Amino acid sequence: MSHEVEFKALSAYLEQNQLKHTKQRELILDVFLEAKRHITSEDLYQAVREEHPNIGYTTVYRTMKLLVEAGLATERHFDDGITRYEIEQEHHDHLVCLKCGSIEEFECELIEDTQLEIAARHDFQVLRHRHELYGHCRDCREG
Amino acid sequence: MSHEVEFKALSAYLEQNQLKHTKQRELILDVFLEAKRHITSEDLYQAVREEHPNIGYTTVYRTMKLLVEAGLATERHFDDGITRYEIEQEHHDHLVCLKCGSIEEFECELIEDTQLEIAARHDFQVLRHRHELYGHCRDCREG
DNA sequence: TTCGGTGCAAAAGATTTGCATATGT
DNA sequence: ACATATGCAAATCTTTTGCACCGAA
Repeated sequence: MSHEVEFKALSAYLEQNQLKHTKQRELILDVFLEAKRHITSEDLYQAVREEHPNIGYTTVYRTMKLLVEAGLATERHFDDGITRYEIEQEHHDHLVCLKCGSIEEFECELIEDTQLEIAARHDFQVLRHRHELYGHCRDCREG
Repeated sequence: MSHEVEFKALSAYLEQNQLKHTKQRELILDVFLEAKRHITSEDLYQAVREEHPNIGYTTVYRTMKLLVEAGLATERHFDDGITRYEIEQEHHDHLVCLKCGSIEEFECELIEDTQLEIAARHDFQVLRHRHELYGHCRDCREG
């Protein structure tokens, strides 16, 4: 299994909080980790049901909330207003295509440094950030 | 009236699209412009009803959509998932306090330039962006 | 007079909650 | 056994839509 670290993190979180191991939680974590980035609740639910057809929407929502609390996932709201979940990891920023909806990632140290400088100037302690550029990707401009 | 420019822009948009002038539209634009930044639909609705108690939620939503199309307002989705409207203007970015919810703005040309450079590198045409730093503001750290 | 606009109530979509039952510890 | 988790259905919340009536052009 390729996500040992995450499964251990889940176990640790469950034990620390007197919560229980269940197949649903493991399955949802697995599907979430295998999924491509920025998965919506809907897509996650569909994918989960392929392996466990009688799982409820409720369980998916509750488990994702748990994964967020356990620090394994992050909830994101892009400007289309649809909630997506993403694997919690190093900051990275997004290029979101307004035509095809594709999402690319980028990282930029210069911007990160500048952010901290600006925050310092406002006497603000940064815990996380989001940075998204919206526009048209190459394919959509060519097509 | 202190928002002549915006009212003229609304009129122009209405005329160009064979739409009608109504008191509701004028009132909603007025309340929106007077409101502090980043107003939610709910707050806007409440504020509007103070002056015109029998206006419908529907009209508020429809009018805000119209203002967005007319280029007078922008819809924003911060990470709490609640839709807020903001006056359309020069780009600026946000410092969002996770404790008290206050939202400060900042601008940074260096970051803007860097964004364009990154986009060029990805062959991506930027139309707009969002950039938010989440954390704790001075007051919340002191308190 | 003619369309578009409004307000209500109902619908729709996303997420949450109550509750009886099932399951992990 | 006991406490928590699950799955369903119903409840919420936010936003949209259908429709009869109203009002601007």
